[in-house]
Amino acid sequence: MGLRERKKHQTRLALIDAAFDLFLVQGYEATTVDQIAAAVDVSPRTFFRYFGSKEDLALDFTVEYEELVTTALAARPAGEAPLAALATAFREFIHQMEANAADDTERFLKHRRVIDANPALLATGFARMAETEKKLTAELARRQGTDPAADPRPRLLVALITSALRVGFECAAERDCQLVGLVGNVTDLLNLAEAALTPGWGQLSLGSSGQVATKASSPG
Amino acid sequence: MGLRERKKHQTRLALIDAAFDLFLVQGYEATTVDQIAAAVDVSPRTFFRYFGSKEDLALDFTVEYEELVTTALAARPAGEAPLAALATAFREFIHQMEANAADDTERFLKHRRVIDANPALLATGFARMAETEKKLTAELARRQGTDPAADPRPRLLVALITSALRVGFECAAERDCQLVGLVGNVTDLLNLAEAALTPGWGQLSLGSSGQVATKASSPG
DNA sequence: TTGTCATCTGTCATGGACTGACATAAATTA
DNA sequence: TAATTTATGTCAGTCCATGACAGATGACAA
Repeated sequence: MGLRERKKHQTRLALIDAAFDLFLVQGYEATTVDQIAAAVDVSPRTFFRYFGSKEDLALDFTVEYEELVTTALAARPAGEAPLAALATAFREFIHQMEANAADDTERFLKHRRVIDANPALLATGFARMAETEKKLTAELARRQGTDPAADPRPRLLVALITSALRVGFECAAERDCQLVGLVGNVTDLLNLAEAALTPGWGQLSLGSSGQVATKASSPG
Repeated sequence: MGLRERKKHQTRLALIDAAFDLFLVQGYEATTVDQIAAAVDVSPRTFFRYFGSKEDLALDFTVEYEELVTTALAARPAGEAPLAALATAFREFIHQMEANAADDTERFLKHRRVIDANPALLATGFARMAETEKKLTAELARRQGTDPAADPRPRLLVALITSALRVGFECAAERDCQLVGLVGNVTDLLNLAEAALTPGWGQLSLGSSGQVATKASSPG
């Protein structure tokens, strides 16, 4: 890696660290891009060459984790039931997150605390998850050989499990957890959701209209 | 109602209609507040006296519906199981939405189309649902006599059902539904989620730590 | 080492979403 | 009609974000 690339990487990290330090002291909203740039002795215009927006910086570290889930699901054996495969994939994701975070626990928790403290940030974070959800849905549909546009079940399953995860993060945030507590809470909620769904999910069937079997319904 | 109040109401509606007409033609992002204000012959500053933000205007009509859910849940008989009560409350919400929308179907669908076309808008919409989710969670916890801070089950249940609704709206948006199709899709997904949860949900129990029973876990 | 090239950065100008302050115009009420 | 309340317009300013251009700096070959 050349000097140029090293410098860029350095500036990037410096911006992130300076930003989160300011976020923790002043709050996310109250911190301006100018302040962050000034703290790193860089022009505000340069800030936007490293990050598309202030939100991008704040949510930067969540991106890598989302990719982990899709690869984890793809690695599950073909015969595994959808719910089991998805739940396992998410558990692996959690383990990966734990392992990565352990490298620099302080920074990880700092980031989580900032995000958890800002509903708007939290919301955008899960909104960006939509892309990942689509990939997971496509993978589940592929495994079952169904059309993801016609069969809402894979999509629903992904949405349900994802929301369980979300609740896990929320609970952990409320309880002001350390890394262990965070992982515990998220895992627990995932297990809870899986336990609730396991008895019913396997029997779910669709009507001929491509909608739910439990009720004759509009073709949409 | 005095002249003053009538005028305000009129201006408010005019802003909404002008805005959505512009949104449909130019897109939400490409439409500026100045354009909306100009279309109604009002200063841009006045726009912000009617709506806190451009997003507020775009999501305005969703607010009234969210209130319906909480009142619908509160009206369910005390003995009803949590899942059944919540599902029924949401079904009543859907019926109410259908009835209200029937008054002015065109405007309703216009609004939905704009929101569905903008991921950011859609995300913010469901993010704002968080407030409603809290109320629903509190009501479910009250019914069960549990502490919402310690027992994550009501919260999880609300999150699961809400996400089913979200998927229903998404499916309807993709299929470019009319009002009937929209209601059908959302109802179907709600039924599907209820069917998936009914067998397992009643048996869900918690461990002594306030976490999930299926696994000994961290106190958080 | 030197000169060329690609790329990073700062500066400047601009636009769009908001907000506070203040004056004016309009409706309400007495 | 006079006094009061309230809505609106104007103005100035902040913050986020982006395009354009020029200068600085690292990469690389001769």
